[in-house]
Amino acid sequence: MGEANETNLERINNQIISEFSKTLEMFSLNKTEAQLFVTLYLHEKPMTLDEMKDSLGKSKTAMSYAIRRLQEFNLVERVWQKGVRKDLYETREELYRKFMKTYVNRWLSALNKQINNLDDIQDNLTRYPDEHQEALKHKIHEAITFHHSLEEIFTNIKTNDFLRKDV
Amino acid sequence: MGEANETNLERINNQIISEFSKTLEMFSLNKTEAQLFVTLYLHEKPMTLDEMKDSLGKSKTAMSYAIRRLQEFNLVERVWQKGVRKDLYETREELYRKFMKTYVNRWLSALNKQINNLDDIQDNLTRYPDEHQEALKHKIHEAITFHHSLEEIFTNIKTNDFLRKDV
DNA sequence: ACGTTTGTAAAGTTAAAACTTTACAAAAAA
DNA sequence: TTTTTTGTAAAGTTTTAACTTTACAAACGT
Repeated sequence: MGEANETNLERINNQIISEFSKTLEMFSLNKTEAQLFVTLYLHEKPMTLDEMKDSLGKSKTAMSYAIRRLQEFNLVERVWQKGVRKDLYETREELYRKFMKTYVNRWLSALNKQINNLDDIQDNLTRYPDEHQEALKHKIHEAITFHHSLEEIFTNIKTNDFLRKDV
Repeated sequence: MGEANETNLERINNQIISEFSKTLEMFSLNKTEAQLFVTLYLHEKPMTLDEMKDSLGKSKTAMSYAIRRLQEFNLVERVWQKGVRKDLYETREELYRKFMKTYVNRWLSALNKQINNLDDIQDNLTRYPDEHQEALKHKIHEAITFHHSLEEIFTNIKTNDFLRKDV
């Protein structure tokens, strides 16, 4: 143990970071953001920007920016410790629920916007009737239905899924 | 009508392309791929690479590459028409179902891979017991649970949702 | 008050993605 | 067979995203 074990543990840490990151990257986080999250997640105590910087081998500014993004996603929060001057960050509890909630809400609001815009286009089109546009009208209608279907999926995830007590 | 109407219709087409694209971009399609899809979607007849090129104002190679990606996503298929030498492509029927099916399956297989790898790491860790690693073990366990929760969501979408007759 | 530390904005650089041009093999037409 | 057309690979270019360095205001300590 000791030195060798230390390295072994480090290796395992990196493996977890590598794998878990891939999952988070599927949810519109970039590589650095994902890696930073998992780093914080595996670290027992809250970390400072300088510790993150050393841990990932990137600049402090990069950490600052990534941390802000993770906060926007509600994955990370700033904590305060008596006597510590630097900002401290740690991962939020209830990882799964917090993450999905934020993520789903983002998608829903984006979808909602797109549906509104498509509706506007549709209204515009019906205002100037033209038999040549029948096909187009049908396409828009179908596109809107498509969007509503997606909306339904995400709403389902939100209502069914967040009630469970998990992770 | 006539000239003015033509332009108006074109404008509406572009608006739809713009909005619908944004939605598809949420599903790991890039801008060009998304725009190309909607272009094909709105076009009554199948299109050739040259028509796509003219329509989007990009190179033929770019279209060739984008079309391949759209085929991988099962959003587009090549069709044959007697006497037409060029390849023709059109959007698939049952847009919603085809799209979600492909998309969800991709996510599920990625998740599955990550779960396996995390399981391996976990096994590895339990093989070399060390009281210092208890916390890490717990983290891995939690991470795996997180992944299983995501897996469950996608499986639900797959089983519940694809049964509906829609779009 | 004054020097230090800390986080981040702004400017500049590097790395990666998207795209175009060129080149060419496979298929069709002559 | 030879010539032309078509799709795409390979190489080269441009554009965008990611990252670093520098600079500086705000907070802290003395």
